[in-house]
Amino acid sequence: MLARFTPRSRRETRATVLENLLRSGGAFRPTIARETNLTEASVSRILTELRNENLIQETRQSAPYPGGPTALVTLSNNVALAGIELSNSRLSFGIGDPSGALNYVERLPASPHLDQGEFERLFAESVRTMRDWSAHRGTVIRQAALSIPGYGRAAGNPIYPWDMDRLRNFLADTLDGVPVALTNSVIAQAAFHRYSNTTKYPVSGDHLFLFVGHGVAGVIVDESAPVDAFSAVEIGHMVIERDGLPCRCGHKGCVEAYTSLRAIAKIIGVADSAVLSRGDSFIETLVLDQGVHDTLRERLFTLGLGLGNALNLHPLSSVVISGWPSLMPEEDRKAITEGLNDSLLGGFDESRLALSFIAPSIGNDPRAALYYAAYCFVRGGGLDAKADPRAALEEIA
Amino acid sequence: MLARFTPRSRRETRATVLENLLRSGGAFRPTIARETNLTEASVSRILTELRNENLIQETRQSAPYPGGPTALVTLSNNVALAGIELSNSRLSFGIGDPSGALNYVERLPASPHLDQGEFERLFAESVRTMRDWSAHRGTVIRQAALSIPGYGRAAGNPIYPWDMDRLRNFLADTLDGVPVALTNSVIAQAAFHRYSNTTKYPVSGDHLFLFVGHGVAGVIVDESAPVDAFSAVEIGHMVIERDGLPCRCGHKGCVEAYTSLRAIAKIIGVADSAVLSRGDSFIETLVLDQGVHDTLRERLFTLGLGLGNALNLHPLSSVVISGWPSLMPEEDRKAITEGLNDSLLGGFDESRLALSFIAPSIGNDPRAALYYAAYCFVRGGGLDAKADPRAALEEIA
DNA sequence: CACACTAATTACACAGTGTAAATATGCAGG
DNA sequence: CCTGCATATTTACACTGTGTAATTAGTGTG
Repeated sequence: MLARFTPRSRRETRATVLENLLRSGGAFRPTIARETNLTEASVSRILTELRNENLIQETRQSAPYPGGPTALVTLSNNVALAGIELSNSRLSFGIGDPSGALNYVERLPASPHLDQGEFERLFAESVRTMRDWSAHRGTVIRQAALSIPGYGRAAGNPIYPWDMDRLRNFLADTLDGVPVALTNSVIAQAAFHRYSNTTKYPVSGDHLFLFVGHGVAGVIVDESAPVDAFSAVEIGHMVIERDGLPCRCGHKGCVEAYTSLRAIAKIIGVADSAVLSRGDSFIETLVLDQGVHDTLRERLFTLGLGLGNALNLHPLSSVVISGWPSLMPEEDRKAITEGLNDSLLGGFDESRLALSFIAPSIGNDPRAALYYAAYCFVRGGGLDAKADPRAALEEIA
Repeated sequence: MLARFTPRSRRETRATVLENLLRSGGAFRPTIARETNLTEASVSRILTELRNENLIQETRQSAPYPGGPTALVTLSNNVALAGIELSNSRLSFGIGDPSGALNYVERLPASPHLDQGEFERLFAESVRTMRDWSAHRGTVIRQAALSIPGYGRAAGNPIYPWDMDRLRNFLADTLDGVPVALTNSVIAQAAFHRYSNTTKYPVSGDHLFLFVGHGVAGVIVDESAPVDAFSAVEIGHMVIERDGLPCRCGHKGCVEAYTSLRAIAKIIGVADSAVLSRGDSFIETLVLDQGVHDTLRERLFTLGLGLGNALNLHPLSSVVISGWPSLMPEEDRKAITEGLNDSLLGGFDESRLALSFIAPSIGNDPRAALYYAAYCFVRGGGLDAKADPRAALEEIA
């Protein structure tokens, strides 16, 4: 972040500035220049351009120090974005803006066994309603994003075994004209935590965002790139115990088989959905017998073991964990570090690895997809998707 | 590889062209332009520049087709490079050129328990001799590289637990003026296989180079970048069996504990070094009883299991394996795919994952380090290391 | 109200590229 | 040996995007 990256395409520079604004939620020019490694001159040029396109707003603020800056730059909330989330239990649609505000929401129940045809019917109808709503208000949706659990795996999606080309074509047709990004739910989650200002994000710099829910998935957040990059990493199906518990993927001994919400729910004896919906205190509200408690710790240990293996392959110095483990008492979470200690090369060392926990977000759908849409919009420099062929190359699986 | 990357720094463009030449071992201009995504005009400008600096040579060749190109461009063998390799058994020094030719070699026995002081003594003396040799001939070493097993781990090097800052300073002092790159032996191995023209490298495109020797290490070769990037990946210490065999790292059940040369040598009942030195037919020359044979297959299965886990985390569609498994009969190597089938999400599928084997190189030291030096020289655009501050950012761990 | 201090804009020079026109080169056929 | 074809190679020019530094603008303090 020290050196100056001299000539880039305008799109890239715009993306850098826009992304900085998305992340900060609003900033003064000198700060932008510092964080993006651009000169104030460049920032000025870019902002002028963006202002003319109504992508940013400047609100007067009294200067924070003598001679200080006077206008706070924020992303314009005139930019309409659509977020759509498919989860195990529902399909949600929302329209909002880069600040994360949701101005329109529709949520439909959806079966976890939704087939592609049913999905298309549900989707098409809701999109019609959604677009009517936006047409009425005269807003043009600049970017849409759809998040789907398990999306993007090379081997195909084991949860929704759909034809992805058909899906992409369907989306392009249905949302005609509106650029759509398809992504994995975990990536959307990561974007949510990273860009929503409600939660203070506990780290900066490259890190792993680990989400333990129905699946166990990681997202590597690469902040050294000019624009943040999120890439999904398959952790849940790492085989950690030969001939271990059977997993829904068909293998045995996967991390997911031990630590997924489903596995945990079974141990505690409640329904999957109940675990998270009880919020912070799901554990406290249960009268746990010692056996259950020990088993949960054991599962956290397993998670740590898998995480350590993952970190051996992807050396990163900080990890943010979200999902049910974040709801566990701190004392129990230590089992994760014990597991880490047994697999991370050199053992667990607090000074080399920062672990933090962040509460999972419940009932916020489709905010995660909305933030992901904002990220995509910003990543493209706020320009039309097709304008630069390079964009295609940067697409993240 | 389709889009054109517009403005880059001159250094980067030079690096791209030079690296292309290193990889191809010589090419015609139209080919270079195509492969580097540069216009012929740019290639022409860059080559003119490089020719003036004596970094490349053009040899007349009859055109391969009417009106075809007439000059084959190669890296100049006037560029002197030094490769230095530290291995379990010896320390070798060499001077050569980008074609891989070694003009000077010195090899000294070295203990696997070499301490840092002893290393420095040995090193300093040999470097003196080496530099005398080059001074006599009036050659100036443009880039040196030193490869060390286990180098670059965040947790420190378990094999040579040295002070790395001290080592870096020592090298800078001893080789004063000559830029030195320090790297892991596996990365040097990967560079060797990739750039030496003797072996036909079996893949193109991003892939994993897996080396199974004293350790089990992977190198991700990223060819989508303008200049190839090699990054080491720790596979050997993935815990694959809870409470499994003890590993030298202190943990239990690491892949290395099952599949390293040491582990295999013990099973077969020969010395570590004997396994590889017998070359291609080390297995055939042994009268294996069924038990030994089964155990070896079992170990290959374990390797496959670990590799599958690694590929879940780093999705890549081809893997090149080198080391003792490459010497095994094809029939036995299938155990690797069986292991892969049990851990790779979606199972092993020939159409999604290409596995290839490449014989380990024996007694070639310090050629691997020499190729790595060539890579570093080329990566820097053939310019002095300090000229562009950005180079520091691109340093690979 | 002037001053001190920093922000924001803008003119200019520079690096690096692609396009396209101009020039060079080799081969085949007479 | 010469001609013409087919492509390679070089070069002039225009364009993009940047940093530097000079200029202009804005704010709080005494």
